[in-house]
Amino acid sequence: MTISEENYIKVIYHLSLVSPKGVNTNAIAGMLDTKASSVTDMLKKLSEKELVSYQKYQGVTLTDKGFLSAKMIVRKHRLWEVFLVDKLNFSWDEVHEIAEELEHIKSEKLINKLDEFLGFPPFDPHGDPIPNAKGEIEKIDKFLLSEATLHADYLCVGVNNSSVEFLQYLDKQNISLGSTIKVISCEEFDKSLTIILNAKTISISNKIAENLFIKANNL
Amino acid sequence: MTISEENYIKVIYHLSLVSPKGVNTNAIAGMLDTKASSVTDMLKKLSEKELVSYQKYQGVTLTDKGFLSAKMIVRKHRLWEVFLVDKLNFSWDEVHEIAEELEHIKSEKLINKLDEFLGFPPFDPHGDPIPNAKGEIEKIDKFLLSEATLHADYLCVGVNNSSVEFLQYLDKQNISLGSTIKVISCEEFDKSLTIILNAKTISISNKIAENLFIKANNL
DNA sequence: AATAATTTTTAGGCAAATCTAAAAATTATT
DNA sequence: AATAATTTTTAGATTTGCCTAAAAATTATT
Repeated sequence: MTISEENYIKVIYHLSLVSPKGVNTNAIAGMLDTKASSVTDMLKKLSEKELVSYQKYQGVTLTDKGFLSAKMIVRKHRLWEVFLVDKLNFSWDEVHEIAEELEHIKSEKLINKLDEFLGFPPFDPHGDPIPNAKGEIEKIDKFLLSEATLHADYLCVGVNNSSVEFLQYLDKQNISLGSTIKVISCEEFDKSLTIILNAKTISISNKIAENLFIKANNL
Repeated sequence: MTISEENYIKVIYHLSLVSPKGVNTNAIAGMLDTKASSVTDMLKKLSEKELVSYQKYQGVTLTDKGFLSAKMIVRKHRLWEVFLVDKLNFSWDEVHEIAEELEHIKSEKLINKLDEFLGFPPFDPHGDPIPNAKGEIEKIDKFLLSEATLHADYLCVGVNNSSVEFLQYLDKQNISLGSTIKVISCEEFDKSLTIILNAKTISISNKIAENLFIKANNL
């Protein structure tokens, strides 16, 4: 698999988590910052390699083979992110781009040894689960802060957006994975929230709330 | 710089250490397992980018810019090798291939943090010096075992050949970096040596002796 | 159900890096 | 110094991944 093929497979994987019935050509083009015609070309190629099932005009889905490949790329990406943060002291907003390159390094032995070296981490620095060597992914019961119930106790467990801007905003607000969150009130007009974050009261916009994953904090 | 360009620059660097007056097209083609005509094409491109100075039929040399680029690639390659051996417990015969991929990862911050994480190692697992962040390389006074004086005390400090076969042969003979070596005798006919290696007497061929670097061991 | 809007595909091209085969330049040999 | 051998370059193709522009299919709207 070429780097380009891997990038397509990875994008199709992420999009198919949202639209499991078939991923659109345009959606792929948008994610890869390329043109729909280029996507069509590549889909034919991936289809011949039996990594996707593709019928003209009907969108694509990953085959079992493609699905496993995708999870292995995601595994590599997330393990490298852990390495960069835990071992090299990068901040969580710096690692995505570098991991985009590292995820294409080929050796399976390398990635399994890296996994061991890191202590088999279940999550990456953004709270995303890391597939194990067999491609199995732990499911956790997380949802968006925008869907939280008032006055219930939550823990911040992930982000739905790994952009530098968003992550740096969270740093500024002292929001990190493991922070405790309780929603005190929700403004009707703009759906902004007043929350108690680690015992301090702050206000956040709906857009932020829609990009933070939380889970119940059973004290 | 593309991966292909980086590979050319690296090969020109290694060859120019042996033939500093200009590297032959054919020599480059041999190292990269490609054809002379492909090399010519690339030399024109590298010349336009001012990474090499190239005149038709006259061979190439690296410009200062090309020389620094080459050393940075070598730096990355060797640091990753140290990481693989010291942190992930790879054996020294497994790391070259993986480092060939890792050396093309772009982030300078990454490599400097890796250097720090590894404790600024001066040598890679094969005894080759690691250029520092400025591209400076420590020179050490090493020479080939085939040039050793009889009955003098030496330390093994490097290998002149990183092939799996050679490195595994050394493992089998318990020859590693830091081993003490004294040459007891040299056979006229085939230049094979009888040596005392870490207090044990063994016999090695001239071909082996020509691929092992040693330095004086001032006890 | 017909038309409009959107999405997707096809057709034809381009740039990078490679190749083969032939031509040109250099180097070695007589 | 002329010829032979070798090395290097040029010329013309090929493959991969991308592009633009136009055509075809699908979906939405009246």
